[in-house]
This record gives sequence, C-alpha cells and structure tokens, in this order.
Amino acid sequence: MARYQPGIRTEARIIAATGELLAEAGLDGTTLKAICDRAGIKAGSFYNLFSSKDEAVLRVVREAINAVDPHPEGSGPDTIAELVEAYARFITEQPVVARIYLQIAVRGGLTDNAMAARFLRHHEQRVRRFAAALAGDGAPDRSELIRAEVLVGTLNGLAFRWVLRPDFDFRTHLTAVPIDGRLAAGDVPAR
Amino acid sequence: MARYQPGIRTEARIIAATGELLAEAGLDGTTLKAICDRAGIKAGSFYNLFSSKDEAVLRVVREAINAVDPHPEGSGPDTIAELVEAYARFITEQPVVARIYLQIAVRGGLTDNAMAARFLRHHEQRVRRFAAALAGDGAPDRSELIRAEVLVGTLNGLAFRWVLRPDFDFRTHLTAVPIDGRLAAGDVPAR
DNA sequence: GCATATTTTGAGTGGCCGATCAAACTTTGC
DNA sequence: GCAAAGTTTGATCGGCCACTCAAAATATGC
Repeated sequence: MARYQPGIRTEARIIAATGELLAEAGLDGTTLKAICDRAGIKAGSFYNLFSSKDEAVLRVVREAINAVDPHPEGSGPDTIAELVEAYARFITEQPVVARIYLQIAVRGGLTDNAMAARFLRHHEQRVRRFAAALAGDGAPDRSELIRAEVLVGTLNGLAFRWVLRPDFDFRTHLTAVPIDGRLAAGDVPAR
Repeated sequence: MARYQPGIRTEARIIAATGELLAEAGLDGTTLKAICDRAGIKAGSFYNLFSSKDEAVLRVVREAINAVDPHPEGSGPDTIAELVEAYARFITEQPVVARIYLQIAVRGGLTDNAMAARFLRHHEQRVRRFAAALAGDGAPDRSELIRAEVLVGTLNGLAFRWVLRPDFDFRTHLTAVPIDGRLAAGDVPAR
C-alpha cells in the first residue's frame, strides 16, 4: 500500500486508468501495459502498489458493484418504483461504472469464479430487495421472489442491450416494463 | 476446404471440438491448442482447413444463431406465445448452443465487431418478429416495437441469469413474464 | 501401380501477456 | 542535512498465444 504522496497519487491514477479501460475496452483490452501507459508509469511501479493485475481490476469492480446501491439494504422503505428508478439512474448517470458492472457480470461469470460469485451475491441481494418491495409487509413468498427475479432480469436484459449499443434508450424502454399490472413509467417519481 | 475424406472428417472434428469448448470454457478457453488437442490434430492440420481460429469460431457461432430460429422469418403466423415458447425451447433443449449464443453476444459484443454486428442484426430481427406478433395485422407501431424490445430483453435477461448459474429454472420464471397484461404461462401452448 | 493432389506432422516463428528485480531516485521524519 | 523508507525505472523473464512451413505420409483417379 502506498505510504508516501507519490505512491498515493500513482495508486489513484492506476485505479482511474483501470476503470476507464474496463469501460472502454472490456476485460480483454485492460492489459497491464494499457493500464500502465494510461497511468503514465512502468510495470514495476504498478507491482510496487498492487500484487497482481487482478487486484486492481477487482478493486474497480468492487467499487462499481457498491456504486449500484448507494444506500445499504434496509435503510429505507423501498418501493418497486424507487428500486427501478435507482437502477435506471445507475445506468444513465454512471454509464462508465454501469458498463464495468455488466461486463464483469457476464465476462467474469463465464471464466472467473471470484467475480461470478461476487456478482451473484449482489444479484440475489437485489432480487430479495425487489421481492420485499413486492411483498409490502411480511416476508416475500415464492411467487413474489419469482416476479422479482423476472423484473430484475428485465432490467438486466435492457441494460445488456444498452451495453451492446450505447445509443439504446434505456429510459424510454423502461416505460414499457410491466410492474404489478401497471407500467413502470407511471410509477417513477419525479426527480 | 477439405477435398479428401480425411480432411472432411477432420473438419467436422474441429467444428465439434470448437463448439464443445465454447460451451464449456467460453471464448477464453477456446484456444487453438485446446481445439487441436480435443480434435486430436496438430495446428498445421487446422490451418490446412481453416484460415484462422476466428473462422472456426464464427462458423460455430453462426450455426448457433441459426439454431435459435429453426424456421425462417415470415414462414408462419407467429404468435407471441409461440415466439416465447421457441425461445424457451432453445434454452432448455439446446443448452450448449444457447450458452455459445449468449456468451458470444456479450463477449464478442464488447471487443469483436463482427460478432457484435452479427448478434445485433439477429436481435433486431427477433424484436421485429415479436413486434409483428404484438401488432397482429399491419405494421407494428412505435409502442409495439418498444414492448417487443422489453419482452426480448426480459428473455435475454433471464437467459443470462441461467448462463451464470445453470441450475436457474428458466421455465418457472417464464411463467411470471407479463405479456399483454397476461402471464406467459397461460399462453404457452401444450407441446 | 503410378502420378497427382491433399493431408498431417514436427519444429519452428514472433509477439504479447503478466510478472520480477536490482539499482537509481525521491520523499519523509527527525 | 541525513538516514531510513518508499518509489520509479529499465531490463528482463518464462509462458502461452495465434500462426507458418517444409517435408513426410496418405488418399484419390486413372
């Protein structure tokens, strides 16, 4: 870990460079050389601060995952509309982080176990949260868990579509997502 | 291209090995060495029949994409229920091909342009087909196109979820997918 | 069975990957 | 200003990647 000022600044530049590359070029494009070139350092400096390339990538991914839900679970009476809106804000207001999150979700899930596990844990947590909102009072039943999984699946599906082509209008399509018989658009509170 | 019998058999073994590896180990795990080892040949034989590794991968992917929709567009009055059921059958009955299809969709989409373009073209074609089914007679309007995109997005989202964990029950969750105000389950015809 | 075309092999190529390390340099606390 | 601790550099490592090629082996048509 960095102790002196130069090291602290370098560490920050490495994290920034890694994040930008993950969003722009995906996991394949995020090579050690690319990170170092963008951060303006040599490989040796990188390994003075990080023990491996994966450490830097995981740091960025972890931050991206945490950025999805700013306030922790249970810290407020979530409604479905609020949860959907939070997802939409994540996509539209933090596109770089969102791209990292989704890329790692699928990419990491296919090959790397650590990333897949991390993403799945977070996914399940989110589904529980959606299910709780569907249930209102009391614990969600099986039907509500399934409906929550489908709703989160829809959001993820549209988000993947957006990753494939960034000009895909996530918000517009969100208005056609059915929630409890109504459409999401009508439920989204004004910002 | 193969002209003699040994070459024809080798070509088939290469395609089979490539497909198996794509499904098992993803794009990263599908190295030239892995393909050749599984096919029981040397690299030189591979390049006698294929001009590049990508050529073999693309052949498999193309076949996987074509396998999604067995009968070509316009060859029958598709209903939404039929289209959803076709997607579900693809996932549940051809899991290997489905995994390849979805992996390439996201993986290839991020780095490789040829695969991304191919997947997107196919995706848009599918959305048009869903939209036409929603519209019934006449050309689909904007609203129907958006609803079709959301519905296909939901299917993709659930499929991605299944790729992440194969024990995810795609069919059960399909019953909770809202279609035109009703649930998909009620519309799915008996097989 | 022979000439020709194809296929297979084995031994390479260069290139990029992540990672290492000693030596020079810089920052920091005192 | 000095010593100790941290940082940067430049050269370098072995390994795996996709790919090549001449030469040996095999298939095919006649």
